[in-house]
Amino acid sequence: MPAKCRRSRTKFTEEQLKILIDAFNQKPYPGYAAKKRLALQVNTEESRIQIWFQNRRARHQFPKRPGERLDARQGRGPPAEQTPGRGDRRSRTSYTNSQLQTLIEEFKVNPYPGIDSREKLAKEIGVPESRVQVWFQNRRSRQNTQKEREPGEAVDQGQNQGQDLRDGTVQGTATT
DNA sequence: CTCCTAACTTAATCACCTT
DNA sequence: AAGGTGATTAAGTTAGGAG
Repeated sequence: MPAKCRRSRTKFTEEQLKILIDAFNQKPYPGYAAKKRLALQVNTEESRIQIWFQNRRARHQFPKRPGERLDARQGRGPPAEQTPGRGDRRSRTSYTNSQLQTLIEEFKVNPYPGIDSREKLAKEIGVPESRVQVWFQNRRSRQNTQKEREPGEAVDQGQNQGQDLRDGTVQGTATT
């Protein structure tokens, strides 16, 4: 096995879970600052907190209603306080040209980098691993929508895409 | 093996900036 | 206003580990 694909599964302790669940019950859509605070509290990364909340919202019912953003005709519930997205977000990461170039080069080689590749890349360009992951997500998604616009080209990818060989272990010829 | 759930995916959308 | 792109979301999938 060349490189790890997925990050190893996080095991939350009872105590951590207690804090997380409690926070979730109070606010299922925490803003960036709240997530960071929680991350500190339970001694884990903010990205793990984000994933945890995503999964929790998807699999458990919770009192607050996200779809209410379009509604809000009644003054019953606290409004923006729990609204998704619109609260405080992580400030936008701005990539330099050379950082972008590194990312794009890697994307050509392997659009589905595993955790090892992502961390390596992150370290190389000096950006958190979670930002690298998001960059790849956006890149893949937007590449797909652009293909639909101009489908008249042969695709190198073939139908056998990522899932199997996400991590190519393609080291060696790095930068010139 | 089955069940729960962390990790991951796409697609849509939000937010903010530049043109 | 339109375009680009990073950040966040919902919904669905993959996989690790406990029972």
